[in-house]
Amino acid sequence: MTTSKKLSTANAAASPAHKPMGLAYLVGRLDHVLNQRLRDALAPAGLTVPQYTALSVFRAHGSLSNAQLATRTMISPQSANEMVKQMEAKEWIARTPDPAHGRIIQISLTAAGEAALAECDAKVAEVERAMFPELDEKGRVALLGQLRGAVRALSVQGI
Amino acid sequence: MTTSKKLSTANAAASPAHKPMGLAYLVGRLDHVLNQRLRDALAPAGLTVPQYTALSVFRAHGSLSNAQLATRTMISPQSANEMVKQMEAKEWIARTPDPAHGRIIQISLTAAGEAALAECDAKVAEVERAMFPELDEKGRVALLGQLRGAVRALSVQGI
DNA sequence: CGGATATCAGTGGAACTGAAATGC
DNA sequence: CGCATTTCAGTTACACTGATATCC
Repeated sequence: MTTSKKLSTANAAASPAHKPMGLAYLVGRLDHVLNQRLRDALAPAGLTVPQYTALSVFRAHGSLSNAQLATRTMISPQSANEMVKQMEAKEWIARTPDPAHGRIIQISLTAAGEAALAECDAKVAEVERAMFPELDEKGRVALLGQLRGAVRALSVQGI
Repeated sequence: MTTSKKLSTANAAASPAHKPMGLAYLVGRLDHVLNQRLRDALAPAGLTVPQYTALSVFRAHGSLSNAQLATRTMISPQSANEMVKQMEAKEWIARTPDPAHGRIIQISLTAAGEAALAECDAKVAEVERAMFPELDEKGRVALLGQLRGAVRALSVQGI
């Protein structure tokens, strides 16, 4: 319950025409609004947006070490570790030492973690529907592909 | 020069198939990577990403008060004010008291601000091209429209 | 030793809420 | 007075870098 404010489009009528703003600008803008919505949607379940993201990664990839999580989410190992500590405290993930390597600790979802994630999925899906109200399944898949391609393009080629 | 790190896709080959992740997830992910790129692209010019965003808003809308800037960018007036102070210190914007209202202070781009913005536009455009390497003009416009619609949808209907 | 991993510690940018002063 | 605007002050969430210990 952090962001449900007024923020009305009061004087939107004063500037009818769309000003030409770039893709980068719009993606940032969309993320900003989306984050506010997701925070509000996830707060009742006790998750933050980065936590939801990390849990989603574990669900998609199974067991990962902290270092792997860091490279997957493209944040520093220290930042990843901090999130891991939070999520372990909530018992959404379990850390088990790798049998083949004494230093590596494998991390994976617990049943409680999967349940929390499933609970949030519905709320997130609701936000997504609000986000693209007129998008049919075909367009949705196309947009997904474009976004995925963009993430890949930016992740890979710049070192 | 904050984020030019390794972050290689070392073990990407290990998981060939795309796991089904939602639109919200991907938008957040894209923004994360995009922000890193933009930060690196903008740093040489001395701008941060939020500053570039705010300057873009001023260019698109002309003169605005701090309160108007806050509602436009959907952040709190206090947060907006802090950014304004930074940008005034750099002389990218000028604050002139509103002649018709003693409390309101109108803010607008200076020539230096426009120059800084123009200098960054090229770099941002470069990141955008890297982001959507295979997107033609038609697809680009369509995507722009979708993103703009999404921002509107999330901004308006949730109050 | 060198490289990868985990983790303790400190730092910083960018948002937030609270509270106060000012002007219509 | 009520309401909007600005702005001072403190706080928080989330990332970062640096440094250190451990394991292969």
